[in-house]
Amino acid sequence: MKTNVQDRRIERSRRLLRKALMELILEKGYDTITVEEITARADLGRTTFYLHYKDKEELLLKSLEAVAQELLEQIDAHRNGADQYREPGAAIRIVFQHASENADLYHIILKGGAAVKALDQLHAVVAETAARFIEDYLKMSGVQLDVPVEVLAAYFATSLLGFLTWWLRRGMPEGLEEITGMYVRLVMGGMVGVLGP
Amino acid sequence: MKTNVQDRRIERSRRLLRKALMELILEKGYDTITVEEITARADLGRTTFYLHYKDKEELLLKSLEAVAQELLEQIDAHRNGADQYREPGAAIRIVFQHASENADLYHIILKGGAAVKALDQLHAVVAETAARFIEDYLKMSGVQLDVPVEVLAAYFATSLLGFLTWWLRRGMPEGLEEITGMYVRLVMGGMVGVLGP
DNA sequence: TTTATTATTGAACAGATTATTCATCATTAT
DNA sequence: ATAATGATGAATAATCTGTTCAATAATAAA
Repeated sequence: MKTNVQDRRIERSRRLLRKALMELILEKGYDTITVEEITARADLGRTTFYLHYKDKEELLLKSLEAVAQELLEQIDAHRNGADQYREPGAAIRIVFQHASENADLYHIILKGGAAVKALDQLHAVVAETAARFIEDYLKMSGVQLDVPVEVLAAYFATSLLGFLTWWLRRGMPEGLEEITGMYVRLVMGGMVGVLGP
Repeated sequence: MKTNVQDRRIERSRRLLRKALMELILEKGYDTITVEEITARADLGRTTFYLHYKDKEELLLKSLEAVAQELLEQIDAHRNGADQYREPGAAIRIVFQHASENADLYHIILKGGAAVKALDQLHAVVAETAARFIEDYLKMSGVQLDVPVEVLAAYFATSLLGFLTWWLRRGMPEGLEEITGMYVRLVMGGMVGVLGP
């Protein structure tokens, strides 16, 4: 049985539904959207919706999985690159860049109403990736940590996503390089590290 | 006109509604709760709900305002105390302590479904308070910052709330002093600051 | 205590939305 | 070509919201 080969109509319907949902979220926010609005926008029958998704939330989560996957792949690509430890801000810049290029989507995830579960997904991805980076670094350098890796990764993930949210909400006035630089300084050196002379 | 003297029935109804909402959120989450369920739990007529609140969200936000206010007052009390700069972790410990003592409520706010606006409220309070602390410190010490105070305060607020959320969700296994200590090290000295020998 | 005021209540209501069934039509894969 | 599968519209029951209204109960003030 070739379950990986899908009926073209299935993919078409799902694509239209996801597109319609994204459009509507950006126009009027997630909460007040109805299934009827989604199918009307997608030009599909309302019955078709329930043929593919249990409810609005399932559609949202499935739609956002692809985004998280894309970000992860970009980071992994960089990770396998040459000088990953030369520039500690490079991976972080990928995140900020991905966010700025998909600002609309990130608004849905981060600013969004009921997108809490989506944010959890993203947090898990970031924390896992951070943990792998940290463990690699420790193995390579031989240094020890005063806190568990788990705690460090969680701190990194929460501060990154929080800071990212804050930056996006204000309309990204700081510019990519500038905000990346400030965040890297803060997360690496802490609040003491930004004290001048 | 004495608008501060309320009819006893008003306060009673609102108290019952808030209590019912909190109970239901902890039992089954915010999203699927109906007004009927709230009033049934509160043993009040459904009409009474709309007499006091526009909808479910208004009830939630009003209910949580008091919590944020309480936290703010505790921090302000400490702020006016003697040696506020001796121990940089003291104010932070107040936050973690307040969270652990009101873990149920914080779960509603931080873990919660549609409580995004509530979290915004909390974030604003924390960032404002942090900014006041930082500005006082700068004025006193004469040092300069390499990043805007606004950015620093935002970084602090987001990382604190994110880290706090992470700690709460795992059931606070680390203990108050331990988690406060680790967070202070991280937020003050950054990831470099936790590197051992 | 009496009285005027105000809160509560249940019933009833229209409107929106959800989630499902089913027969029919359209498209697809082989 | 044709069997299988997806899409569709209509119909339906059920739930929830938000509002009105008249009757009732509790309260504050005299």
